[in-house]
Amino acid sequence: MKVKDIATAADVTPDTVRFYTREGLLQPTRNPDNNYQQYDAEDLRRLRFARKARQLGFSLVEVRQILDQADEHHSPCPMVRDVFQKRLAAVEEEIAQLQQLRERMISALSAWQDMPDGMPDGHNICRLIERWDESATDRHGKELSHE
Amino acid sequence: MKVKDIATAADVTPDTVRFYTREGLLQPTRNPDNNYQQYDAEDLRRLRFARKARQLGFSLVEVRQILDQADEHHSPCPMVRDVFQKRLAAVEEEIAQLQQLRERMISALSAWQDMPDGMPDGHNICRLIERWDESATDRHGKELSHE
DNA sequence: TAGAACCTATGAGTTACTCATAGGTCAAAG
DNA sequence: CTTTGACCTATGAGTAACTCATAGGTTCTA
Repeated sequence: MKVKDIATAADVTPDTVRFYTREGLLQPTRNPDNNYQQYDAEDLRRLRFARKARQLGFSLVEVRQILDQADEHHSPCPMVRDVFQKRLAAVEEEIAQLQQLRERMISALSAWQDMPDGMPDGHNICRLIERWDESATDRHGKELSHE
Repeated sequence: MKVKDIATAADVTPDTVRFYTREGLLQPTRNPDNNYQQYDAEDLRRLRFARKARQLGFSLVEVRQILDQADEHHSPCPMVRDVFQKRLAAVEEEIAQLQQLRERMISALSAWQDMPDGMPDGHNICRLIERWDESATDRHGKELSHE
């Protein structure tokens, strides 16, 4: 399989395949005639695995760790389980934060709707945002985390 | 106010203040004696506004647009309202996606717990992830969006 | 007068790709 | 037989919003 083939089969762009190859997640052989990359079924399996793990929230580094473990015939299971559980907690935290954010946005919006349509200056509107209470929607930790 | 002062007052790092200054969001004057940046109350207001808007999910570009509008004595209101509403929709979409993700993670985890503790090879575990149905948790759009 | 704590500018690092550049290869159509 | 067009190569830059590191200059305090 050439780049386009494996990309199509895994529903990603050729650029992503090349990126993963550069990163060492995929290790295709070379066609000595034309120097093209040659991917096999195992590469496709790895690529599909990587994509699904990414959707689950694993980072590329974690994906690589899992695949490396498997390559060395170690079970990546305990590690995966651990990362997975942490990720679940993070997802739940994120949901809670977003729900809080949503509540606050909705009430801001309704305050907005009660105001006259064409506001004369930017101050009124800015005040709405300025009144936003920082402590209640603090997402500092989130800003720097995954994604 | 010097960098540290305004940073402390707005509860951000001096680096963030310098970054916003580089980006033109803040336009301090200079102390000709030592070339230090000098921030005033208006800068602090802008900085606080920027931080709160960021927490609401506005991008820095949007924050700049809003502040520029206000600087030109136009009401940024319609724009803000528009962006705000789009952002709310995005937040709700994100919540829905994350909730779906959470459900699926939980059921994967319980399938996991039913399995013997020390698994012999990586294949079992990988199979769990491999079975993950791509279509149901598709977050392609999310991966590249805000944050 | 020394050291701590601040200030300056600039460039690189982060994540996971995506896009652009400049060129080489190959199958089919004219 | 050559010319498209679609594919391939490698590399470097761009994205968002900072954060950190470097190498120096300044100011306050003991």
